[in-house]
Amino acid sequence: MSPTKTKAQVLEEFRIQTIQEAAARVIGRDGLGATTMQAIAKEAGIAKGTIYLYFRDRNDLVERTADHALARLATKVDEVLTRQGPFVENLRRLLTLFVEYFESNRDFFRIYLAVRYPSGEAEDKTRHQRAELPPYQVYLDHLSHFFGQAMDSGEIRRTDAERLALFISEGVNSILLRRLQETESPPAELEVDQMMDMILFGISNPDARP
Amino acid sequence: MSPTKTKAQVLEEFRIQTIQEAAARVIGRDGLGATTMQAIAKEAGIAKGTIYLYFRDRNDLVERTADHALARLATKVDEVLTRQGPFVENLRRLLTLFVEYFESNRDFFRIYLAVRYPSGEAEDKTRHQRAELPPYQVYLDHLSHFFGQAMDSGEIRRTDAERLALFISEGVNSILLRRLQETESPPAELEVDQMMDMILFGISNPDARP
DNA sequence: CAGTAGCATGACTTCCCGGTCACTTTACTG
DNA sequence: CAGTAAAGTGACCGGGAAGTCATGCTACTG
Repeated sequence: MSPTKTKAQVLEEFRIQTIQEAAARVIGRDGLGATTMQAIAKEAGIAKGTIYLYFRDRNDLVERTADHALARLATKVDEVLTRQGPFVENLRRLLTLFVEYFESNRDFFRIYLAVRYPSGEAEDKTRHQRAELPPYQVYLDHLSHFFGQAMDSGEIRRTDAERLALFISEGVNSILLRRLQETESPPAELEVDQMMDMILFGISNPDARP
Repeated sequence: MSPTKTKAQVLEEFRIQTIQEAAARVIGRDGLGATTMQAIAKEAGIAKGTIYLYFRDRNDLVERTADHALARLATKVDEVLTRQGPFVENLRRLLTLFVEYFESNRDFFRIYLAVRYPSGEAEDKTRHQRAELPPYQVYLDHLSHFFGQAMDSGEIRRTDAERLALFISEGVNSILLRRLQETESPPAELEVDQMMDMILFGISNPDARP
């Protein structure tokens, strides 16, 4: 009947989104390990059983919630990464995006941290069955590519792009996490400046440079 | 009777150590979240109840196991950090220590990762009751101090030592984790060289430097 | 507006785990 | 070597969470 989506489909998507948003809030508040289906249901204002009409099980819910959240961020990141212009400018834009995005999406950051590695938590193993790369790895690949391009164009020194992406990504993450824990942090711009300096020039004293 | 330790005390220490080593292996294999007391008991070849003769509860066991493991590493790290000599040499020693230590103590690395932040996992809250800093924070403080000294002596550029320690520590951790996941990694020395370059000089192209 | 399809519910079932404790085994002592 | 104190054991208990399903409810249909 309807051109693209039936009424039922729209309603279903709305339910799914509502539940995922509730899940994100609860995980953000209590941590992934301490999050129960009951708590998510209460947060969403529905009964526990209802969740199982839209998600196979807890793992399915967590996974799809995390993927969805990560995908939203990934879109914004890709916008920056594929942009034309000097590497340094794009790097600054990227760091600024991160600082600001996580500052105003604190819930999301907890999920991001909990999901980016299966370490610490119980092993997952059931990742979609299909040989699909975990979203964080996809993100790292994009980042590697970004650095690889800058190496090709001679804007940065040539080195292992994969390792570089890892090192910088996790270094940045740790500072973002610290910012969220602090009661008072330096302004975003200053933080970005410091990270830029660290990333671009390292810590050696310029006076002492050969 | 005995000069310093009674037979019973020695035996007790031996039991404690046996259990902690078993715990470390299981956590290293299954992850912290999926580790049960039963599994640890089986690994240690004892009954579950026996564990409770030496540890108050699960949290006590995990905490003391982690603290013990961390303390062993901390001793080695402090040796390096307090050493006289040029900053750059000590930094290299530190990185080498990390790469080699984790390479030959893979179990330990999982615990280290799981415990360094309470993030992802359910919140801890019961940290010793007393206002004791978590071991990882203590380690970060030492690292900050290490960088602070190098700033004072003019060996490295002055910046926020706390942030620096975080950034570098987590950057290094992420690469170490990746090494453990890979089937084949570059030799330790090459890895250290790359990290040194990254940390000391950043990624900007030296040809393009002002 | 009666009939019905399927959505929503939450009490219930099942499972698992941390922690306990009555009983067994070990090892020391006189 | 008998007696006993301490260490060790694992069946059991209580609690809590994931997942199910009989029942109630709602909203569409003819």
